[in-house]
Amino acid sequence: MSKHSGALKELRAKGCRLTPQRLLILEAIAEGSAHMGVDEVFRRARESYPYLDVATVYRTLRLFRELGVVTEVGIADRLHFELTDPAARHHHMVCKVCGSAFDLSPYYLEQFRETLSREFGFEPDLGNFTVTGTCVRCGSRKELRGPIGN
Amino acid sequence: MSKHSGALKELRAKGCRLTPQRLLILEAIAEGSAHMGVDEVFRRARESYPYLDVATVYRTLRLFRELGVVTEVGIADRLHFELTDPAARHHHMVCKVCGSAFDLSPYYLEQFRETLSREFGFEPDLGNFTVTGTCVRCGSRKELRGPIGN
DNA sequence: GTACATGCAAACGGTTTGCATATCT
DNA sequence: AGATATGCAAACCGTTTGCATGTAC
Repeated sequence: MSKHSGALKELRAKGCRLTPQRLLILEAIAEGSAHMGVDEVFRRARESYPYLDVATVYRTLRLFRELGVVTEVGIADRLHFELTDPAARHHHMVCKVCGSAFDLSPYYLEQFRETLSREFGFEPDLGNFTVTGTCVRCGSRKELRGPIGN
Repeated sequence: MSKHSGALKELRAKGCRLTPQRLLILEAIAEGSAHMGVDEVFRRARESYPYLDVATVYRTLRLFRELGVVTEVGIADRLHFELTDPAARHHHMVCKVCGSAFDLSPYYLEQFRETLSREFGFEPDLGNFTVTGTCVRCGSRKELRGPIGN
């Protein structure tokens, strides 16, 4: 029972066709690193089927997002997706120096969410939540340059 | 003493030229609404000087950002800027339904920031912080549709 | 057989760049 | 005078779309 068998059921249920391209893209996302860029998904999937077109990847990812199979992640200025996993919902910290993305447990956001909801009636979309900043490594690297290098 | 006199000093100090275009763009940002898109800045500034080119706006905004005169805001998929005001630093909540952006006082983020810093050594870049979600109006509008409309 | 998905190529929109000209200092 | 900023046009890059062909059902 693979990680994405539920996704296949979802496709059938909605009357969508199970094309080889869709399966490839699904596998690419399921097996690839977390929060993948479209180009990354494309490269991976194309390894198994060189005729695959970017347009298909975009269309498929949009379909998957609408079905709830993948989640869009607001990581950079380009689109990123990851397999939706309600049991392990998490968020991201993105280092703007080195570009790395780190997962962040929802635990750290519960209180924040509740506050926004209570005070402003604003329901944060935490499935798509990202904080940018500086990660430990890049932070310490900066310090090594010393106060002179600014 | 206008809101942006400090900015002019900053420009001179860094040896940058005070061209009419730059002044116009600065004024457009200072007088316009918070977190303006590039096109909005462009339209406003061009009202006073129709020959103004978008490229100049982009170049100028980047310069201003590097000088710290404006702050880049990660509001949508396009670039947004606002006049940097250290005394009234704030963040944003963006409604993904209607697109409106609301200011969010740093008060609500202090604790969150401290936690990330302490636990992960991750220094969030809160000058560029944005939560997406659903605002009060769009949230209640959804409810009005009732449980049937899903 | 028919509706839907794909590949291909071309369009699109925001942003950037090369270059000759104009302008600030 | 000399360096730098501008306008213009064209490149760029990620993403989307139109259309004829192909394929899952």
